[in-house]
Order: sequence, then C-alpha cells, then structure tokens
Amino acid sequence: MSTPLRAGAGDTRRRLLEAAESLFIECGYEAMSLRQITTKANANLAAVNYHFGSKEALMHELLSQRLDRLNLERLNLLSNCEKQWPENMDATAVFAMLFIPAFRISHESVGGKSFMRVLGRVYSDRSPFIRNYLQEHYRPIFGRFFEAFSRTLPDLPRNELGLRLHFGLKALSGILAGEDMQKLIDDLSMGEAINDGELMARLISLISPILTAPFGSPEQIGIIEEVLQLDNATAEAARKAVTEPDSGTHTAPGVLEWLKEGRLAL
Amino acid sequence: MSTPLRAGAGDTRRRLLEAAESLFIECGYEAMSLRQITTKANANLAAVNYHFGSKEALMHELLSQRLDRLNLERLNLLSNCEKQWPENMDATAVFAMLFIPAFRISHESVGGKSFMRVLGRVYSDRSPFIRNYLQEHYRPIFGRFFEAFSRTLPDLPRNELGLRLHFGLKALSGILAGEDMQKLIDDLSMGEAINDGELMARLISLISPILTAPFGSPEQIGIIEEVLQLDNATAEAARKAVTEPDSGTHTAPGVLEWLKEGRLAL
DNA sequence: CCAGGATTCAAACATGTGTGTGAACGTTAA
DNA sequence: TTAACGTTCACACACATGTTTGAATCCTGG
Repeated sequence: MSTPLRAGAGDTRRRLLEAAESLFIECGYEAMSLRQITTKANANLAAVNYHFGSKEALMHELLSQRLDRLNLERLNLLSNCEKQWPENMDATAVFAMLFIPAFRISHESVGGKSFMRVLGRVYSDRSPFIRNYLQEHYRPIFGRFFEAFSRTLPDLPRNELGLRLHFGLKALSGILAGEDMQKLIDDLSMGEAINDGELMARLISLISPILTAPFGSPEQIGIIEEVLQLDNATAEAARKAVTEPDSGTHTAPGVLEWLKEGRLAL
Repeated sequence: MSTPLRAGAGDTRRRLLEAAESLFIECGYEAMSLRQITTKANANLAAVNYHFGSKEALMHELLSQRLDRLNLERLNLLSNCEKQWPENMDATAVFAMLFIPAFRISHESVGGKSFMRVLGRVYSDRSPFIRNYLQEHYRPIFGRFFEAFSRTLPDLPRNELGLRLHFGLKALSGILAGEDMQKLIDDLSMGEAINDGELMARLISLISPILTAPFGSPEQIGIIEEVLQLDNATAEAARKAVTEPDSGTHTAPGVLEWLKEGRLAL
C-alpha cells in the first residue's frame, strides 16, 4: 500500500493537537480524556506525555498557538487606531478592534473554521486550568481595552462599565461557544451571503447597546411595579394550586393542562 | 451534652440537599463529588445512594425543589398579565414576568439567598445531565414566553428574535452564576439601598436593548470597514514582529514592553 | 423488654483518569 | 553492519469517582 496506516514520522504531535482541539471544542478541557485524544489521533496513550509532558502542557500549547497571536494583533490594532484617530472613537470602533482580528484568523486556511469555537469554549470553560490561563494571558489586553472603552464613554461610571462589559462579553462567548454557532450565523445573515463588515455590524449592533443603553427609566420602573403587584396575587394562587390541586380552577388553562399531561414536573 | 453530635433522625436527607446545593453553586455538577457532599453534610458516603438512589436522583430532587415552583409561577403570572392587559405589553413587561418570581423566591427565608446562584449555575452548567434536565423542564415555558416576546415585537423576524433571546439570556445567566454576583448587585445599586423594582429595572435596562436594538446601520458598517482596512496593515506588521522580532520597531511601545517582560506569551 | 424496620457505617467494587516505565521499533549516521 | 537516537508500544501504577454490600446501630411500636 502506498498510503501508510502509520502516519509520517514527526506529525504525531500535530495530529495530537488537532484531535485535542476538536475534542476541546465539543467536550471542554476536563471532559476530554487522553484516551479519547490519542485514539482520535491514531496515537498511543503515552504519546501526549512524550511529546508535551502532560495534558496541561498540551492544552497550553494549543491555546498559545490559537490565542497569543490573536491578542497581539488586537493590541497592535488598538494602538494603531489610537494613533490614527486620537479622539473620534466610539464603542462600535473598539468592539470592531476586538472582533476584526478574530474574524480574519477564522478565515485562514489552516484551522480557521474551528477558531471561533475554540475562542468561545475558552471563555466559557470553568476548569481551573483554563481559568488560570485566561487570567494570566488576558489581564493586559483586558486592561487596555477597558481603558479604550472608558474613553469612548466618559460619562459612564467605571464600575458600571465593568459590569456592562462583563455582561456583554458573557453573552458573546455564549454565542461563540455554542454548537449551533454556524446556524446562528446563517440566521444572522438571513440566508444571503454577507461580508464580514456586515456580519460584524450585526453582532456589534447586538452587543453595543448593552454599553450605551440608558439606565432604567421611571416609566420602566412603573411597568415593573405594576407587574409586581399582579404577581403577589398570582403567587398566592400558585401556592394554593400546588398544595391544594383541586382548588386551582382559577389557574390559567394552559398551565393546568401541562400539569395534567405531566409536561411540567411538580 | 444536649446538642447531639449526630443530628436528629431523618434530617440527613435535608442536610445532604443543602450540602449538595452549596457545592453545586461553587463547583458545578460534575465537579462536586459524593465524598465532598457527604463530608460537608456530616453523613456517610453511602447516604446519598440510600436516600436518593444515585447522584443524579439527588440532583434532580434539588433542581425540582428549586425550579419547578419558579416556572409554574412564571407561567401563571404570564397568563394573568395576558388577561389583564391583552394588548398593551412590551418587552420590558415580559422580562419582568421572568424576573419577578425569581426575585420574590430569592427573598424567602429558607434558602432564598442561594436561589439566584443556583439559577445561574443551572443555566450555564455544561454537564449532559443538567442540560437534559433543562431541555425537558424548560421547553414548555420557553415556548410560552417566546410567543409573548414575539407579540411585543411583531416586526422582528422570529429567528432573529430567537437569536437575540439566546444572546440575552446567556448574558443573564453568566451574571447570575458568577461568584461575584453580590458584588455586581452592589455595583448595580451604586452603594445605596434600592428596592426590587429599581434593581430589576436596571437589569432589564441592560438586557432589553438586545431585543429592541436596530440592525447594524450603514454608518456602523462604515466605521467597521475603516478599522478593517487599518487592520490589514497591522496584521502584516504583527506577523513580521513575530517572525523577525528585531524588525518590530514599528509595533506600539506598550506591546513591545509586554513582550519583553514576558507578560504576553508568544 | 425486645423484635423489627429504618438508618448509618466501614469496606470493597468496578471503572475511569493522568502519569510513569521499560522494552520494542524504525530511521539515520558512523 | 552496528550503534545511537527518536519514537511508539503495551502495561502497570496511584488515585478518584459513583455504586454496592452486609454488618452494626438506632429508634420505635407492640
């Protein structure tokens, strides 16, 4: 046979990285085992420890390859933008500086497809190792961009800005990590092919209102307190419905039906 | 001694649930082990399997106690609101119907404090068991509320609404699950004591713009494409800086310093 | 009092994990 | 060819997990 079952020497390392990435995307760090990785890579179990030293070292290499260049380019882009337009920046532009390098890398021929999902996974993975990695590698870039956002929104208190950024970036990473990411992008583009600029504009139009939205208005508070009042009666009725199921005739019909059909566990 | 080291008969079950909840909040489902739980509850390792049958059954009981009443009351409140104000609802009101029962329960004397964090954890936990539970127990309520949102935003395509809700609720659960939730609430309230109505208005003012924000404007696209252009040059420079570190004198000084100090791994 | 069911306990089981070891293998250079 | 090196391999180790077991213990009703 001209196609060797055993792959060429020296690319076991690459195969391990590929397998690890694919498993990381769909399982997360803790859930992907060395046995899964090495099986998927057609390698021996001991290969990871031979080539990398440990599972953590393998993951570190994987993340560094993926994220370090991204963040370097983000910082460069930010610096260049600040030089080019020292005063005329708004939140949209700063978000663009975060997104654009990621989008460009995700279009590269080697591994670009999975780049976004790796990104999302990293942000939402809860394992201590990933958390530490992020903490150590992202503190500088987060600080720089926080200042940039802060300059575009001088009237927003800094702790409020921190909260809103936290809020928005959580949402973003949730989207990116999702297994239905491609489907969502398709939805975003409404079936038609759109270019990166438009796609990012859609994403940014979703996330930037979180930063710029006004505080809760008295009118909003009014609506909420109106519902709140109605809730007091509702809650009492619900409690009765739970403890005395037969007296719950004033419950909305839909809910009762669900309860009877067992579609809503009690 | 009048205080028995060994607790009263029959409340081992309750202690197990409490310990499990506290560990679930800070570790998640997979990461909390039966040995941790039983140690924390001053119970024997076998107690969980004796009282509940399995770890999953324990978790199921825990979630049902916490979430089923919540969702029942949400559905009741929604039905009552739809009867009371058949046409005059907006997204703010619907969000309020999601939030208000949760807030009220979180003020109850028994276990109210941890309720919100359980809620956030459940939404962001990735373990298959929790995912399945959510899938099965939340499909009906999500469908009902989706329709309610859809009626308040008749011009928004339904798949676009789905995307935006997904986006917003991800952000919300990220906030709720966070270990710094209390700190964030303090920030939200700016140090002063505020009532539930105002606090919810702040939260809703953050999340509802995600639904109501206009699509990306041509102006936004213009900004983004301007940055995109600048990025092409930046990316090339960055790549050079990586491969030929000495030629990187045109890199922004801050980045170079970080690289030298090793604060940014390459 | 004391029999019997409910509960607790220590110990083990089966399985899965990351890691270490020493022999076997393949290629390359002397 | 032979020696050396880089790589692969099967296997075992130490540990942690959820689960099971059978005896010991507690408590209650007769």
